[in-house]
Amino acid sequence: MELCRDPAQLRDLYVPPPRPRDTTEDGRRFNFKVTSWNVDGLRAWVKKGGLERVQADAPDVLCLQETKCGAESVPEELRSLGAFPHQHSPSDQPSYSGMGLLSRTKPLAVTYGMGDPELDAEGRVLTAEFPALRVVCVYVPNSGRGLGRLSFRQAWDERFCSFVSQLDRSKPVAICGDLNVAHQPLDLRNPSGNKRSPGFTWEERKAFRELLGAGFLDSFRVFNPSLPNAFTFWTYLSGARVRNVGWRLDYCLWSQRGRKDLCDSRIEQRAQGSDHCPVGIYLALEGIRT
Amino acid sequence: MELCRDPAQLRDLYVPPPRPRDTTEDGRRFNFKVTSWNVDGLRAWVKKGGLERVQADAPDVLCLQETKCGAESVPEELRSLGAFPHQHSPSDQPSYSGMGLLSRTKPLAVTYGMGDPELDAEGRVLTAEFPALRVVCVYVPNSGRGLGRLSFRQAWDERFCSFVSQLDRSKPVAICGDLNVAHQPLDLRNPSGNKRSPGFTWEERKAFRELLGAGFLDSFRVFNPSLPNAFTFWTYLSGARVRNVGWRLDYCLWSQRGRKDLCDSRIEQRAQGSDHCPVGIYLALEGIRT
DNA sequence: CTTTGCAAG
DNA sequence: CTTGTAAAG
Repeated sequence: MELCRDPAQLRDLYVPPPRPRDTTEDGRRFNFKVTSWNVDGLRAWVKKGGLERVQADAPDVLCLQETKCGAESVPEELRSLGAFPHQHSPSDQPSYSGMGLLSRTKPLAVTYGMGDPELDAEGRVLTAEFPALRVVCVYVPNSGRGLGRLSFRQAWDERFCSFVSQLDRSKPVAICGDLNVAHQPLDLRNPSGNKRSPGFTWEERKAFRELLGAGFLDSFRVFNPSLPNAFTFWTYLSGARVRNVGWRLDYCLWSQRGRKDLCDSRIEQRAQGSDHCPVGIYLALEGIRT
Repeated sequence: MELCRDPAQLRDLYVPPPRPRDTTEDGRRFNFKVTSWNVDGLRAWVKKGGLERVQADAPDVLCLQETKCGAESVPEELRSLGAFPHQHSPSDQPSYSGMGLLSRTKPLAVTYGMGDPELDAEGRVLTAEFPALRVVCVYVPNSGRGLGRLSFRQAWDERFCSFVSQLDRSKPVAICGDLNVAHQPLDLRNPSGNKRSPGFTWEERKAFRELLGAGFLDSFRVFNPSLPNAFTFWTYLSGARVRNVGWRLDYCLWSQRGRKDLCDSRIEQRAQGSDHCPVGIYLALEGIRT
């Protein structure tokens, strides 16, 4: 086996914190793990072995975004898992956007969208309720080339903030998915060159800030407040991933009211199979049998 | 190396005549070879090594059909051959149809189409004139699903017959290309099931018969009048090629007036890289320096 | 660069 | 089944 010849190539690769946390501050071990992955096409992702990776990881809830397929074309490998799959895809264009959620235990309830037919047409929000929390699987709309969809995005962001704020009143919420925004300059390789790029406009960053302000924690930053190069997305163009020229677009937000139950938040940069990598949140919840 | 386990699979594979002919009946050795190949996408064909095969074969004229690319996207490997390339592609839709012709010596003249703007819009006829003959590279229009283009095809066939008849008055003509018709039941695996399939309707077969009647020889049948399974096309669907479930759609027709100069006509079923295989005609012409 | 669907064969 | 494309990211 050959060592990397160019140390510069490795210079900025994110190295996860040496000791992943297993427990809360008061010493309770995690008993609920949510993994989120933008798969960039479910069928291609399964072919590339993404599912095996996820099965080895065995989360309690798995949130998938950009499935790009309707229920009828979900690969057999996923169907045969015998889990409780729930899908949300645009009815007119099932190969665009779309998401899926699997869970080890059957949710108490599953809801689709945010209650606004216009904003819900693209399969971007899926909420599963469990005894101790709700999980919101989300794929925030991209602002598009030339920011052609920025105004739609802004309307969407605002509605989403109200939606999850409402949920948070009754139970803690884990918002897991591709939020399609890099919050801070620290969250992308080239902040100065992307001030008007989709995903780093002040409009999108402000909406994210407001979402946090509504009572949610950016769980990864709770544990790694200033860790650079912790990206979750790399464009396929010009070999961005091997150079770690990326963006942190995927998040697990967690209700501030549940802060004491938060054990860890991780970014799994090694996982291949998509232009995004998975992110995960580790919780120690009351009344979960392990 | 393992022998084929299933002899039934090989049962109907075409085996070329044991001794390819090098000379005319009166003993003159061939000095002019034309190869024709429907490449089903020039760029993919080059990637799959089709060009190497052709270079090893070194024809005097190479006719390619279904190049599916405009002049600007011809692969560098072909450009750098330094030959005399001529192309004919639809201007509005260069990824459809299209053809190219390369020759070892520069043609006296090259013409595009048949002189009818409506029938010539798709890049289906390219004529190169040489001292001793003309070579017509042709890609006859497919009659389409549900025979939706059969009437266009019939108009096209009729015009093409007049066009080549006219050429034949002044010099012998080699009509090389994908004629998109299986002439006789012998020329496809399943004639009974394809009576109304594009490529074996009576309308298309009649037009082919009329083309021969206008003074052209089906050169392959001159030497192999009743050889079965001599196919040049196999659909990519359901592994048709390994079972040799194919059609003879590619031909080298040759002016009856040049009969004495005809040495051989071959179908190269081994050549990979397209759903068609190449066909070639071998001529012994006056005044060709070798 | 890669996914998806599409038209065409 | 494979080619090419376009839209989307």
